[in-house]
Amino acid sequence: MENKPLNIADLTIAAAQFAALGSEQRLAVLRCLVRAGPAGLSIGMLGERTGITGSTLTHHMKILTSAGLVAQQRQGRSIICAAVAFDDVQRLSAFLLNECCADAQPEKDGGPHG
Amino acid sequence: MENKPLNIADLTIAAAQFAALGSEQRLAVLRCLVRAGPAGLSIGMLGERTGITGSTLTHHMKILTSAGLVAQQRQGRSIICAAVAFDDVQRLSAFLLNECCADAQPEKDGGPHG
DNA sequence: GCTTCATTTCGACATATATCGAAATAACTC
DNA sequence: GAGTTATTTCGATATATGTCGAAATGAAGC
Repeated sequence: MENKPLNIADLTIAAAQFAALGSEQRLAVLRCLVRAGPAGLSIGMLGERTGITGSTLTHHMKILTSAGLVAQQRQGRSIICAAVAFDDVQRLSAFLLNECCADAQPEKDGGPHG
Repeated sequence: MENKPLNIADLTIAAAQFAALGSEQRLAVLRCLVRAGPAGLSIGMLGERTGITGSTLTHHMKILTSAGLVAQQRQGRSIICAAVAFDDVQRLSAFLLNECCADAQPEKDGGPHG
């Protein structure tokens, strides 16, 4: 596996994405969206399904969208949210495996640098 | 497909683990530990490499260990920390892929998404 | 333009997290 | 047991997050 340098920007983005996932409610929201598929769900529906109040939901959605995990799109009076860009998620998943499981595969890392 | 119910406990654990990863500093710590391999690093060394103060580091380590991402073990006067149980991390990674990419695998609906 | 519906912003508050330095604990050496 | 080293706990403080309800905004319909 390539030993990519992983700069500060990467760390910042990864941290933000993990942080966005670090909430039961947001995880529940994301789960609803994933199950809803590409059609997505409106904020209102999301609120009904998760029991989260409107303003609180808006707050969480901001975090999820700014982390790039969810996309929003106006459709009439509603805002439709959908789980997004699996590229990002897969990258995040790969990050986990690379960063946390590097040891699972024999690595020829010489020493501390970076 | 395996449409497992994903109970509250799972969500709670996953959220805690993601939250533990949701910090640049903790990510940096984890990275050090991964690179250090099974031998791990002491708290002191970790502090030197990351520039994080002792007490702050202790704080972060508590979060990482309680999330099950890092294990600590006394060795003489030092506490040796090591990235842990790749099972957990792989499970977390799988969680990401399952929960966030359920739509990515063309099952039978074949719906396009942007 | 007023009304209705859907969402966001605002103001407020409670709780959680991050951070530090100093003091306390634990382990080893003598 | 005193001294040294490594880590944790404690107390303090700053910032961030989660939460709510009410008011404001945006969109559609009359």
